[in-house]
Amino acid sequence: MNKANQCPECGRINEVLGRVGDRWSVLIVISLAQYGTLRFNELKRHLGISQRMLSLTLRALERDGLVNRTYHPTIPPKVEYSLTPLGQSFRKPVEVMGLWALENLGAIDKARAAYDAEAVAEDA
Amino acid sequence: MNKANQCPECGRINEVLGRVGDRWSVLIVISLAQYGTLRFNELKRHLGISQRMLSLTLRALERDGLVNRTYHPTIPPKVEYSLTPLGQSFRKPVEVMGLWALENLGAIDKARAAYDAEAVAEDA
DNA sequence: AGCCCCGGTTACACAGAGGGAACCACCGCC
DNA sequence: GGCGGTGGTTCCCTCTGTGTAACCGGGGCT
Repeated sequence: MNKANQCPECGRINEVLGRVGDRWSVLIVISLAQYGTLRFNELKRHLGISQRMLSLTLRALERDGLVNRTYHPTIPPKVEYSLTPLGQSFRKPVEVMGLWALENLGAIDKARAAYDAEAVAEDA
Repeated sequence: MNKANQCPECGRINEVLGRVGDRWSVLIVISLAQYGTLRFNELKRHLGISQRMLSLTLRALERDGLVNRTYHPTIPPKVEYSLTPLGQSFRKPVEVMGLWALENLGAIDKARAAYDAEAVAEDA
């Protein structure tokens, strides 16, 4: 790679995307936005994410200041996750992206099917 | 993985993100949105992307109906890429996300630095 | 002839993402 | 005692993302 991307904006957007742009981060933020507060295993079950990835992703989000981790030393231990203000501010972009996704998944599927059909036709 | 994500929305969002959510797709869409039409090597130079990835990503975008590919059989050959209407509609989410990224990159860096500093302190 | 550009494709290699399963301590339930 | 849940961590293994480099045909420049 040519190291620095030529267009500087792209570089920065790329950087942020690399941090909070992965699928699990986005889904975790969505879930927390929706439910306010969730425990570790609630998230796990809700998202169908592996324990390992959940643990890693949550720590990354906490590190980046998007998520609060609250540990209650009860028996059994209880750990709650919620969005920080920064995390809250991320809701809007995520929401816009999510809505677009839901609205246009069908169109994408159609385009893809059409493209594939044509490719097959050409093969013949 | 637990196959289907428990929350159906997440599954679908996840799906779309898996298609157009990678870094190069986003950057290509941004570039095309900005310049309208670009040739293969223009994109390559602009983004600092490898030929291979550009080729792969463009075909994926074309397949998903976000990008038009126009081949001009001139000498030398000339291939132009531009956004389809579906691609255009993707600009808004990308823009919102991009703005958030630019605005909050600093906050994330600060949060991260603070988190790391505390971690070091605890280690001591 | 030799090298460069256009727009790709293919082969190869390597790093990292991500899943699965086992393990941990502690406790409750039966 | 044995199984289950809570919140993780650690090891292992696979799969894919991405880059590098070579090659292609066709032509132009010199």
